[in-house]
Amino acid sequence: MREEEEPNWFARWEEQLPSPEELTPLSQTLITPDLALAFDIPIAPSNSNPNPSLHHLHSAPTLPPPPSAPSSQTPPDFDSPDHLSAAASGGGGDEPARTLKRPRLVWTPQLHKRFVDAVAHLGIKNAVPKTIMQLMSVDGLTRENVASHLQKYRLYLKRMQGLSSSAGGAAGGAAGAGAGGPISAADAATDQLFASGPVPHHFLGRGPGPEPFMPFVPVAALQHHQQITAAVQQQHQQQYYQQRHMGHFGSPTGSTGGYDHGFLGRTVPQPGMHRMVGPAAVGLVPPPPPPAPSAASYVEDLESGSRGGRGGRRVLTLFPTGED
DNA sequence: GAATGAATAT
DNA sequence: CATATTCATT
Repeated sequence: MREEEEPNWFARWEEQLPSPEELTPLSQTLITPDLALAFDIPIAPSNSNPNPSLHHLHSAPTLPPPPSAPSSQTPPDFDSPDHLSAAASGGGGDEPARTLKRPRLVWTPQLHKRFVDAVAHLGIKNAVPKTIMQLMSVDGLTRENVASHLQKYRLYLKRMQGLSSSAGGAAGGAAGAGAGGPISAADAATDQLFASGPVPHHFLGRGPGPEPFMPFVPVAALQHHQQITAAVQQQHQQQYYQQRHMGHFGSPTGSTGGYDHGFLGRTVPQPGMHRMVGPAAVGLVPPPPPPAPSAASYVEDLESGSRGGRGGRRVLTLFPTGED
């Protein structure tokens, strides 16, 4: 009964670590380790993040979601209202922890997969941000994060419901745009993420139906041992812009502009995205055992985050969750 | 008061 | 456009 993690992915993870020179050229490092530690767990008041899935601590890849602390100087960032001036005083060490804003969360296919899984097993009715968040067991994930994504996800479902009679799981064409509705590039783009995974159609048309009892099933927690951390922020900023422009669907289905990350395909020979260096990654405190019941039946294996097949290109597999 | 969902802001 | 943040209800 010891599900120790395999040194495999772990080793790889280390290997993939970027060289010091490759590291954070424009963010982070501006904050003193001392400060970083102090922030590392800016858990919101309403979000105690019970995090029912933290066991084996060690130097887990748990990326501490410490604010990049743009500090006095802010690079071409979109979110850096430099207002933390004070602090930075090595000694004072007050509690500026509050009012710190985290970087934008990047919903990677993997994360989204967990999201969908959780929703799928909770049932649309019970799928509320809080529950989803708990089920996902993603460290660093906040209820607000989930709520925001959930909102978008619902819109996606609704849209598909209305326009797609049987788009089938993949919504590859994403309803094209025949209804004369406001269907446009936007859909194509959003579809990328949502269509990435097999969307349980059951969500739609699910009216007031008495859903059978589906007790908490810490999906993620029961998964293998992957401890996903939402800390995948701190670096994405660059990618963010990269992804921004490529859009333009040329192919209806196949690529849909798909994930043509120029930077992945050619620009950068090596993954310039693993700079999740962990100066003090061990900031997380292993909370008590999760409410995990005994139902471990879930553990479904949808497609890998990167919508495989479909001539699809690989997408940014961020964290070393190995392979789901 | 906390949480959700929608609207709005960045 | 993707998230974050805010607002109105419950």
